[in-house]
Amino acid sequence: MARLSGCSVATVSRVLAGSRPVGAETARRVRAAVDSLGYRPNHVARALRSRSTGTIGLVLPQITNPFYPTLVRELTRALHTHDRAVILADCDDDPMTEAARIDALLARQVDALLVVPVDEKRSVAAVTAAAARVPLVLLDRGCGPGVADSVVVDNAAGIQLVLDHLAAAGRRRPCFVGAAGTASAAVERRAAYESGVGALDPRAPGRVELGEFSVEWGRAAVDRVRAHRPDAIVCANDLIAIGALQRLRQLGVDVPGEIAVTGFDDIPMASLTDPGVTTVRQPVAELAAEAARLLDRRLAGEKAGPSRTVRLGPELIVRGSSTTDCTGPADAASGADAAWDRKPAKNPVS
Amino acid sequence: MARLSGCSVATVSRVLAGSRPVGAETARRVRAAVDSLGYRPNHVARALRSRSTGTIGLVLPQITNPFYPTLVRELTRALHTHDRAVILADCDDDPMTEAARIDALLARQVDALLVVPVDEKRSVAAVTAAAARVPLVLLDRGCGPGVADSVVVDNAAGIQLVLDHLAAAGRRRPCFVGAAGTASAAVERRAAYESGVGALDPRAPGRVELGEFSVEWGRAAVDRVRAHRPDAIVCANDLIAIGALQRLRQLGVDVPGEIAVTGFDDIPMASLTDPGVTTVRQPVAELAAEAARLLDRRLAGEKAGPSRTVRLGPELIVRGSSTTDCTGPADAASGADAAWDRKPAKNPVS
DNA sequence: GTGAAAGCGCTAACAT
DNA sequence: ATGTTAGCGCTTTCAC
Repeated sequence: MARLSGCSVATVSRVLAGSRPVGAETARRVRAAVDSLGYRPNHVARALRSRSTGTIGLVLPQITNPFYPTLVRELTRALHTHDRAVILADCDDDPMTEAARIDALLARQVDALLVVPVDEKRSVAAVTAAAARVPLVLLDRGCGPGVADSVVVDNAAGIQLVLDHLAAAGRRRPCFVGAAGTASAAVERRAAYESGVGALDPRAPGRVELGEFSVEWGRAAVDRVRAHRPDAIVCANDLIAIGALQRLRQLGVDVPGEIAVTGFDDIPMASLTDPGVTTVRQPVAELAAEAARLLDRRLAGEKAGPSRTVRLGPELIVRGSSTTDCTGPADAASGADAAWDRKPAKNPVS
Repeated sequence: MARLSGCSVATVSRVLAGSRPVGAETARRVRAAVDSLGYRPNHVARALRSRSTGTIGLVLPQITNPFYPTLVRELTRALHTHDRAVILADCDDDPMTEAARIDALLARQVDALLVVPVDEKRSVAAVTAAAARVPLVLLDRGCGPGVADSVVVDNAAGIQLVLDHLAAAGRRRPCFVGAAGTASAAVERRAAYESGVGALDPRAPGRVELGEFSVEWGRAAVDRVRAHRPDAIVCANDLIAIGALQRLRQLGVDVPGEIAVTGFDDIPMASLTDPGVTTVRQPVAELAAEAARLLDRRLAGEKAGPSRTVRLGPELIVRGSSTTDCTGPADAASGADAAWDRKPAKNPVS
């Protein structure tokens, strides 16, 4: 390789890595040699020497949660432009597994970690330990204050958007169906409901049912909240909302006439139900882009420094489940297009 | 490390890798030293020396297609038990991008490649080239004969299950809504419909509309096929079926009374619509397990040998979109549980 | 059964 | 601007 181009291996390395200035003519000869021999530099050897593998570990609670595929796509896209590869780890929603996966990734010398923590509390130990070894960015969910850089959506603002919308639509007896546990989305969304809904109805903060982030719980929760005779069900995410919608239809309850239903996340499915789910869209592309930016800063040498938190503003997507202004399949139709191939929107808040 | 255990680095290596017999007492001392120093072997150095990174490249057409997340979960789970990591690459459904991603993975010295090819024809070149460098297993979609090991679902058998079901339910004027292009699922499912439906109605093979694998096309296709006055719409996948269901509801057509609708894949969403979509479930867990097995065989040294194809048998999932026997939300409910956290079923065919 | 030593393929110092 | 040299952390001959 070096022989064919008539120079030293070091020069070849410099041409390929662009790490130092190289003579124009020499560079040309090297590149010619590279092409003619079909030479492929060995990433592993490079990684060993330069102590950087160019790989990022992505740790997700559960890839089957419909919110993550889009995030994964955006993240891989963003990281790929910097020639980084993504090793994916699924945690099966279990903090133990999460700790094991993080460990395995560190053993593989990933340059950095992108973690959507399973649980706000039970993930702290593993995340903190990992953050001490490599740059680590928390994504979408928090994990205690100051543990690491993080980029999250403003859950409180999202719930407030929903409450304002319901108020404007004349709803007066809302209730909340959320998730128990200490995942940050569960906690923040519930807290935001409780503190914001008082303006609508002083009794509303008490009308809260907690289960899990699933369609099944959404169905079950409907039977629990009906005792409150609500005219709106604010759900902590879209899966719950979809379950609620199913059960309400089964009971013959008119949505949105009798009861409005709202979700959170804007997963693709949310636009495909009938009526479509009014929901809070997380700016997934921005989430990914910000995470990539934070990572780059840390990888570019800014090792120390206090941890940064970027909080992105959500967007309300109004569909048929909360208003007759746009109910019916026609809306479901146009909504679906947007959700299936969504273009980035600009709305960072901080 | 070697010093603390009072032996040489070679011995330490042998204990950790178990590559050669080592004295019992020595081994004990080494392990004690490992624990006390919290020593973590460096995968990169190991990979450089042993020419095996323990990473597998997983190349997907589009992670946002709701069929893949489950596959990814099962695959990472299966591979993790052999201590392999998965580098994920998304191709944005584009053969060029696919070729680039495959190249990048090879440059990173992945031990093997798992590829769900974007296109049966336009992916052949990149896949063939890659298969010459590392073990490669094609997954879920074919890519020309003899190119590489592959594990696929029997699309023809799946469509036949649907046709038999429709025949038994008394449907006599079926039509087909499929996808154009040369993706193997598109081609095989259409061919199976055309060759199998003749028994039901000699005219039926001609009632075929081709678009793409999307909800939007499902909606549009309904308007095209209504001219045929069908009593059943066989869709090439669930997204199309969901779109068809939406449009039919919008038009006020009774499903399944007037028209039955069927899908393919059994994505989670298929059980959440109302009525639920009768569909053909792909045995995702088996797909993943078989792929992992084929990979292991090749990685275990069986480099040569003819390429193997494993064809798995699909399963018909009957829901409300094709029969009144189980229509309504009650069924949607039980169906949903199964789809969201599905246990492996045993049904390999070949 | 164990140790010494030679690299895997590359890049970072240092020298020129 | 380029060449020389050392060595990243491990595994693996080859001796003993």
